Amino acid sequence: MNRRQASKAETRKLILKAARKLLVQKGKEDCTLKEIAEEAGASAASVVVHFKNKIALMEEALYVDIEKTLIDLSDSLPINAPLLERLMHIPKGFLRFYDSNRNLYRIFIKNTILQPMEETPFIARQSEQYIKYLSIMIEGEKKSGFVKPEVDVSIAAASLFSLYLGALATFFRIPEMPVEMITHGLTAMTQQFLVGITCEVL
Amino acid sequence: MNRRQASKAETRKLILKAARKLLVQKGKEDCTLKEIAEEAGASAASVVVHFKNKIALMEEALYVDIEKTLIDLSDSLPINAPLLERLMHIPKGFLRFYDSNRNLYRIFIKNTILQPMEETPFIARQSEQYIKYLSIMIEGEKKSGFVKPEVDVSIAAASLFSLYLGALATFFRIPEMPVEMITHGLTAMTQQFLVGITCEVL
DNA sequence: TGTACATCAGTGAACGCGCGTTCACTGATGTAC
DNA sequence: TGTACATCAGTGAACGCGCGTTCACTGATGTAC
Repeated sequence: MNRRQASKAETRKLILKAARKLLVQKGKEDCTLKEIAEEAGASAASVVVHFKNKIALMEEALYVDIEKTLIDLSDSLPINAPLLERLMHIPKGFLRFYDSNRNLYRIFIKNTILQPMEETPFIARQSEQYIKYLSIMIEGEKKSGFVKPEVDVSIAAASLFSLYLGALATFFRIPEMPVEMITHGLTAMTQQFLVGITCEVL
Repeated sequence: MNRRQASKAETRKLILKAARKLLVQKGKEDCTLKEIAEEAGASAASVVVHFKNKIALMEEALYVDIEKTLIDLSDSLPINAPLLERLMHIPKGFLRFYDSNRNLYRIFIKNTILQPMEETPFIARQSEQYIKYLSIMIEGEKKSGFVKPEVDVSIAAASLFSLYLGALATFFRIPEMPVEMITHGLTAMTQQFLVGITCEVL
């Protein structure tokens, strides 16, 4: 890396840092690109040179904390706990995390989770990681005989991810609902998914 | 209703009609409030008097078709088909419907499904209807002995709705994926949810 | 029923604001020889 | 190693655009008496 490239990367980092600070502090609507540039000690034109638009800047600025959350949660997974508890560990942690700044993360998720994938590479990679994580967990349970051998693991992982998305939607749509109530509901849904709702007489 | 109120309602209807036409034609970003006003034969200021903002106008303008879709699908439900087929009838129909203008409805859903509920009363009511619909279906299956009596119906309905949301997210996030592939995946998830993934030896 | 006033939907024009673009320029850094 | 030129990150200022707000106004309709 050149000195030139290094200084470019440095500016970029400063802008991201400033953006993270101001976004968390004031929310997306109440902080302008100009303010972010000022905080970073750069010009507004420079921000636009580095990031396609405000959303892209936001995605990258907030992604750091989100990735950190995922890593922390992966590391703290209670390996010997029952499957349901293990399945709930990450979503529970994320809901708690998003609860720390519910409105900001609502806007963040809203602008990423339904966007075409190539526009939000960071969140795409993260969802993928989480789904892979779920797959591995279920695959493991297959080996220990707790999960039926004929189960399609990728479908099961997608289902669990969907249940999490559903809980997330409720979480953001009803801002006054306590996070514990959401995780409680998600636990119930996950439990139902594990055992199924129909009688054996299929 | 007064003549005054009637004419107000008429203007409102004209604006909604114009908005629907232009939104479907050009998408949200490519049509301005001014254009919509012009098409409706009203002034831009008048649009703002009637609707809080562009999103609110969009919600109401597009809602008509969505409600119609739900009603049509409810009416055409194959009553005697197996549960899985009945459960898939409405989501399948909606995915097909959204596929007719994938980008427009992506933006529409993005701006409603994670918004605080009171800001999107129309879509809120519609989700509620669909969930109630699911509840009734499951409750019925309980009576006919196909669904376990101990199942919490509202949790099951929320789960099925979540699976649909998950499919919807994939549908919008991967614009090139054909709608049949999405419904196929959703069917697999729903099927798994019905039977469960764990062995009986709980 | 008529009059005099109040109400209110809609208008048109101006404005503020933030995002994003453009452009000519500076000055530091990199490169070819 | 030195020189002469090319490259490029960043600047500052101006601009276009669309959303949303504001305001004084018009003219039709409603209401009180």
